Amino acid sequence: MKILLVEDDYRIADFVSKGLQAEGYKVKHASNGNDGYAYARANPFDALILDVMLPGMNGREVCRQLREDGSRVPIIMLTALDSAQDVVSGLRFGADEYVTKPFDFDVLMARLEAVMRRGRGKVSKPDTSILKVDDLVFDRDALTLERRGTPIELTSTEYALLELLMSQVGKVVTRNRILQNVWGLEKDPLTNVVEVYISRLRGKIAPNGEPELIKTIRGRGYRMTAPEETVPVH
Amino acid sequence: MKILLVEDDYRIADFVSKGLQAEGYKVKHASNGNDGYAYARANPFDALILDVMLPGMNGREVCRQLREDGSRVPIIMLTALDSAQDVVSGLRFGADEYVTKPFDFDVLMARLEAVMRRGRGKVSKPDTSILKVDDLVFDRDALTLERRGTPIELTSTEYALLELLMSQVGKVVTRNRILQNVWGLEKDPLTNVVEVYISRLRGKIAPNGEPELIKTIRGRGYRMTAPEETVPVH
DNA sequence: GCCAAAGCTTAACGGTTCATTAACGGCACA
DNA sequence: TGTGCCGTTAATGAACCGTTAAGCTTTGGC
Repeated sequence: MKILLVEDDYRIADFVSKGLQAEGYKVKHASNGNDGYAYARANPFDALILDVMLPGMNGREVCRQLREDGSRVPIIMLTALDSAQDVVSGLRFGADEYVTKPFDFDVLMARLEAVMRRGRGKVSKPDTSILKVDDLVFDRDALTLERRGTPIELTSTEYALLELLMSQVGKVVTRNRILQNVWGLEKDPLTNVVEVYISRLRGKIAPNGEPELIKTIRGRGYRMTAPEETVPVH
Repeated sequence: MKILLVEDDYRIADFVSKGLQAEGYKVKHASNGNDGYAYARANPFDALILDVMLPGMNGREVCRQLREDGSRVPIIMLTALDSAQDVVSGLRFGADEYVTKPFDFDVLMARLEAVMRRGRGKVSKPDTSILKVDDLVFDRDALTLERRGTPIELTSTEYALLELLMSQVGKVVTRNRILQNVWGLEKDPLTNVVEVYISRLRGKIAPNGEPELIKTIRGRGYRMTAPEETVPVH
């Protein structure tokens, strides 16, 4: 699960980041509205935590824009003021929840889980906690994985890698992006970690010679795809 | 995807180039405004990254000129100053986004992807990530290619060549331009690389004797065109 | 129809990238 | 202080892809 945190106060950002990470979330932090918006557009997140007061675009604006772009990602607004005014306008701009500063981390967590669950409840939205590719089923909440009904156990790094690939089905995920998302590295560590983990994953998700789901795109990265996807003829 | 980077600071240029290349982009670098403008006019790019402070024409000027020429290529301006002044004037001259130095590479990437996608969002503009010629469909994001529904696999050089040809449908692409765009060579290597790759491409995109899409223009280069539409007989 | 130039095709080589396996070492837990 | 798990590194081998060259085909001018 990946959360985008848009917050200019570094103490708060740090506090929230650490807390979320301890709960097993991946956190990306942006310190102003413009960056936040750009990130949100360029990468898939499971939820946004959005401060209202921000340099650049403010939180409401970011929220409004994203909704305008058609995004339905769950958004929690952080507002410093408890004024009904703020809350109402926040919701009007498309946020799903609000949390007023100062807040207990617990409260934030509860709201976060609530909006993510709620989002899935809607019929319009598929259950994002379950990722499927071919006959491989990954439940991000339960952290369980199975193929053709038989459970598969992974280590946490393996899960992270698989989640990244599965959340981008059909798209090429570059080596760099993998290093960034799974290992949090900005630079190539000059080792072959990625290959090793891809290899392990492949072995585990195809224990009995099932069709290969992870394709190598030489010089670019990897792509997860269901085999022989029969493309509907238009 | 091809990006034109106009930046006089070689360290920054290098940093950005490498990063973009790692993400699978082709990068052309110009170190002053005049060259940048000339390149942008002469070749098709998917986006421009444009420093404001440049020897020769400055970034704003390049941007303004290009817009005046009718170009709608997405443009990101790099500004050293975070002054609203700079940003505003940048946007006024026709830029789509601005990024203030110093910047995270992530931010730049996010913005870049955002502007390119935004362009497509408009109804007026077709999705540029998908190129179609006849019944050949190329998805530049997913790096997939298919003809009449059957997937075709290419190597990265083949993709680069195909992308160039498809982005110039109906126009003749000279041998020189191919060497420049696909191989990054300014001079003829005195070998027949181009012919070899054209041959391979032809073989792959017409595995079952489908109509020829790549036409040889003797002494000039090649042209990609949809075959003559057979007029239905009534 | 002939010739030269331009383009096409195929095969082989060599370098690079990727896959795989094994071993090491840190950390948690007992 | 051991023990097992897991992430990382290193080494080796395999597959792939770009390049070159050689011979063949097509084209267009005469």
